[in-house]
Amino acid sequence: MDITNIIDPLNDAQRAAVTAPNRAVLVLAGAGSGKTRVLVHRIAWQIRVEGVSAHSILAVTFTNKAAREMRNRIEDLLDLSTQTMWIGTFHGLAHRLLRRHAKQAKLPDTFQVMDSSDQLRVIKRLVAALGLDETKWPPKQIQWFINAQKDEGKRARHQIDSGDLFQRQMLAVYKAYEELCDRSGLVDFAELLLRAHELLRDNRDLLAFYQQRFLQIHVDEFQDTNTIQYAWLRLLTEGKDNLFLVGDDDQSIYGWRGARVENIFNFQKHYPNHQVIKLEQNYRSTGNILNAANKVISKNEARMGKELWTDAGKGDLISLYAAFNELDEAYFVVDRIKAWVNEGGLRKDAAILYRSNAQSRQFEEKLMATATPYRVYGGLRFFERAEIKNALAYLRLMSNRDDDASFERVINTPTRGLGAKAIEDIRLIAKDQGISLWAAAIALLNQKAMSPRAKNALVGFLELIDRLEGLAAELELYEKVQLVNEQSGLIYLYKNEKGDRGEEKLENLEELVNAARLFDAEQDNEESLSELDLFLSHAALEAGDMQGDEFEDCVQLMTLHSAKGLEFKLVFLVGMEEGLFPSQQSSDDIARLEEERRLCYVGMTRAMQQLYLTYAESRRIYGKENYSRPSRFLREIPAELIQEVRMRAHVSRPLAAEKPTHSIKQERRFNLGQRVGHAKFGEGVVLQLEGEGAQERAQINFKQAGVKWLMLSYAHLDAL
DNA sequence: GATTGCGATCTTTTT
DNA sequence: GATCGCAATC
Repeated sequence: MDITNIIDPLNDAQRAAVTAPNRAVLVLAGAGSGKTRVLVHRIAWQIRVEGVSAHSILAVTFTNKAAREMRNRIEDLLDLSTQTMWIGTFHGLAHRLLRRHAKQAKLPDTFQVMDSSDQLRVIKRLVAALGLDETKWPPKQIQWFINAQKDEGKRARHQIDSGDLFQRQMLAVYKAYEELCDRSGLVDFAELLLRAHELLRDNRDLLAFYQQRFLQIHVDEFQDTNTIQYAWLRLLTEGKDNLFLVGDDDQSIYGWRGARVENIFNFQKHYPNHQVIKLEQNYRSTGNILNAANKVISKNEARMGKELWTDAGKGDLISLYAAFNELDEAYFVVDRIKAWVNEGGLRKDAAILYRSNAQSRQFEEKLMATATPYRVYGGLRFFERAEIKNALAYLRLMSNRDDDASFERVINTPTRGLGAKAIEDIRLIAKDQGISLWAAAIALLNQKAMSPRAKNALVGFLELIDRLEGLAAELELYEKVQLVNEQSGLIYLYKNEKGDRGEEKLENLEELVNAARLFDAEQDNEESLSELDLFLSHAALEAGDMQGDEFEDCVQLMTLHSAKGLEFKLVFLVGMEEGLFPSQQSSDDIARLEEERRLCYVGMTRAMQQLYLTYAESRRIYGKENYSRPSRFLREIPAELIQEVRMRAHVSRPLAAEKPTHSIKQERRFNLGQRVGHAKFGEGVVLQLEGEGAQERAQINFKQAGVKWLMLSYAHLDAL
């Protein structure tokens, strides 16, 4: 058998991991050391050499993207379909288990997955129903509490009453929340994991079945697992040693959302027969970048200890730029990107990494002003958009009338005359009788004299859902979506929305039909579930990766967190100031500070060739001028690895840099009240002017298109 | 039922 | 500073 393609591309440490004897293995894989490769080749090794059936492979990742990549790479390497392997996210696999064994998991067949914004809405409503003051009991905090409990495997009933008023109240909401979810057939993300764990724990026969099926279990990014995820892995590997874990304690940056690096240590206790293999050769960055990153991370106390090295040479020094303020910082970065591009670099090889999303704006403005294409990661994704969630809510109701979250969402969207009063009445009945809102609405119609108007509206709504279900029965999935879009009145609603937001929403609804058309139920459908239910779960579990412009040559802007796992030739780590990075909230707690430091380490190790660090002496934060000291992380980098940059012609004083030499008034091409023409929007009148030079913007009241702000450097306006 | 205005809030994010 | 959610208003 030819296994050269599995073994040959590996270095010694990688090969040791891939070919390790069949027992528990922990691979500590430094940044850029080829951890995905090891995982993929390990699976290939097991199949080709150990004779493990593909059917017996389980591989868990944290993101859908990582799962997809793993599938693709295994298929490429082995020329073998991964169809029969269980490869997915913890949540995706848990979902699959629950679908297969809904009964035993005590869930209705049509249960649906709530995303976090659904969850927050439900909690908000609950807080109101319980008569709690939202300012005293912030729903966000309650949501956080509930999820934290679930991540630790705790139900409301497991808690002992400590007499603490705060805790008692939190538990009361938790309990009410559990009841509502059970009644509605709704499952949040944390619940997927918790329930999947309980399912296996409480059904020994089922557990035995899966223990026998999954002969090899692989986990990516193990340092990010939380308590319940690890417990789930332990159940599946009970009495066996068939775990292959890959992770990096130095890249644990999700402690704040429940990830437990300690799982790495616990693993070593729980699987005494294990083997640890370190991957320390880095194939990504230059020697200087690695040395600097090593030095920074070495300041952390809590770590296993690892030192990256490369045989690729030292490369350039790390550049440090002290900006006058945040505008100057942006100016500098964009200037450097321009130079990079002029020298033949690609924009998409350049990334601007920041600690918090709010920092992206200056960079966006400067990039826009220089007409440099860019792409910002983060923000709303496709399936999270309001119009999409509305359409999905109709579909969910069609599948499951008891889905209260969806019921509430669309009972009056589009408005059909069912206001706060009617909804309040329905809620009251639901609460009294412990039934779903749908059932309560029917009860309300039967028992109480309502105003004829409200009654009509309510009957209309209930009948609409029933009718939609009937009409959809024989249709293809995408036709069902189309049907809902039209008959629900959503299309009509957005068509009449003023401004250009409505048009975008219509396009998104259209895109949803398209997504349904392309949806491939095959891959998930070992279970004989309705295609609609699968599509709806898919929408919740995979909120949709970013927009389609992925292949365009754009400068990449993202937070340090979202940069994990990526690499760029040219990296700017911006906003290196005390209070920002490390963030203020982390600076008084050593554990959190160390997590910030790991974040810094992650950021630095994204860079392949050139790394720029910048900070601003003054920065506007929340509208107020702040003067901060440079980040302590900068001092942790040996001085000999850093070169300080001064801008040449450009003086860092913003007044000199920003203002053109000529007066603003003379430059104005348009005046207030002037009539102008636009190729797309037609004729309009200038209402306001602001900014200057490339940034000049005008607010224009168009006869047809309404009031808009336009960048004059982009919009070609004609004076009329 | 839509529009306006006011105050509170303001890491990080995937599922 | 900007957004968002909620309440008062037309």
